[in-house]
Amino acid sequence: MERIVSLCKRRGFIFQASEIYGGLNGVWDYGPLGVELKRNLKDYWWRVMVRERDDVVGMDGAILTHRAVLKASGHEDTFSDPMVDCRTCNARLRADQLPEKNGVKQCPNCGGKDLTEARPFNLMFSTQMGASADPDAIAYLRPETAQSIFAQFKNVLDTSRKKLPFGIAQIGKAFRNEINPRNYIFRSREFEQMELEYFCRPEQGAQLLDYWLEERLKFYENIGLPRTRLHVLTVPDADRAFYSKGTYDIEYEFPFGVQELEGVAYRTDYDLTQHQNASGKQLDYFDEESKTRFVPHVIEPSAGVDRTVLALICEAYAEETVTDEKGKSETRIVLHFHPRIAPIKVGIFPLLKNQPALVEKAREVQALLRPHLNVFYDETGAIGRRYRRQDEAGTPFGITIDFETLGERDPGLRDTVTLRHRDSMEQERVPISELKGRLLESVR
RNA sequence: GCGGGUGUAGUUCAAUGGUAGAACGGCAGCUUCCCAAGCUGCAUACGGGGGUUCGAUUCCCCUCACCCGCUCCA
Repeated sequence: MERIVSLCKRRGFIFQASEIYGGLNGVWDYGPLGVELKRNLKDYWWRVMVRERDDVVGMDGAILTHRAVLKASGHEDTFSDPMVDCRTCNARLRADQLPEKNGVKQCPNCGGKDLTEARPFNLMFSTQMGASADPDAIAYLRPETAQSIFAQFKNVLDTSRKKLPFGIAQIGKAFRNEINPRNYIFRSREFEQMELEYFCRPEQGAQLLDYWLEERLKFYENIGLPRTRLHVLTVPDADRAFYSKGTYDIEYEFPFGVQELEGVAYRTDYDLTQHQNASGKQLDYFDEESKTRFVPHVIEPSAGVDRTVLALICEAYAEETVTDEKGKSETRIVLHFHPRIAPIKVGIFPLLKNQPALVEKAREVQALLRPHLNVFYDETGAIGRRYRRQDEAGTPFGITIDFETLGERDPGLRDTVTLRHRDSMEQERVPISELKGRLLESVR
């Protein structure tokens, strides 16, 4: 894991937030390669979950959230219990339920009196709206993206003209004041979610829960996480949220353990009912066929963007021993990203930078491909070094413009280039005219 | 939050109560250069604050961050 963290820093995937001031606990920034990787992941999710489906529409809700929304959803109450720890037996206890003896609070487990200060547990981030410090002016940073979907359910239903079953998808930031951020970017205080709320008739819920589980597993396979490293956990009744009628966790084998990437939860009609009751607005659905009204049930596949990025990096990371013609062995560090999510799709290299004809031709190839793919031009250092740099960036293809390209040696090879494949390190001769088509096909 | 550990170039590591070194990486240059080759040159670090001391990267305290275990993850 340390080597992965080191690579991410070295190559510009992930940095500690506010690093020059000592860092900010549990907060991370994405660098030039990291942001491309993350964006490719989100774009692919949006493509398969929204654009390629007739039954899903998107939205983008505000991060600042009306207090009443999170009161109705239950977050304000369940996120604010003050807790203390017992230093003697390490138990975590609710501060308002501690037994007292002679006015001294003590641990109900071991009787210890050495307790930490009471502090709020898993608090939502709150802020003040406007100039006054009025308690009524509190707004929260949303602790999940889901609630803005439920709060806008009626508007989206009315404007999109969708019929059940249909979904509303959203990608966006959420914030939780985690007591204990851990495992690099796996659990952080500011994070991004990709969530679908899929509304349906009550009788469809159980079947659609299984449907979405399978869809989501396919998604992970399509971005390069093999099924063998994914685990489906059927969350036991005791561990499920009280409103859930069934939850699957999709987990991945991280270096630090098997951990959740996504929860697929059957949330019933809990959220819409809560908001309907709290707001006084009707959030039900009128079914034309049966002429009945009901509050839709909802299936929620809710994925963590940042932890999926981490899984992609962990899965892609490899240290390989390569031996050159002279028999010298060395370690090659390579990220075997699926071309679909690789930050850079292709590196473009003139064999020598002091030959103007090579540089000019390489720039032409760059201009040809740049409108369609994220390309990276590099002319510095030996060609082997440039290949290895791109291996560490996870770039699946390399194109080298050499003297054959100029037609100097064999006129039959004019306007062909070397196409180098990252994983096999094999090279093939390809006409420039075929590059765009071949590359686009493999990165789609 | 509790307990333990660690903070020195971009990375991985050294050394030292008195001018902080290396390797790799980076940058510039040379080389008809296809898998981190070679040669030349250059730049870059003691997490932050306070204390002890003539002098602190080194010793002490606080703090911040990261790692491990526990806890937590509505």
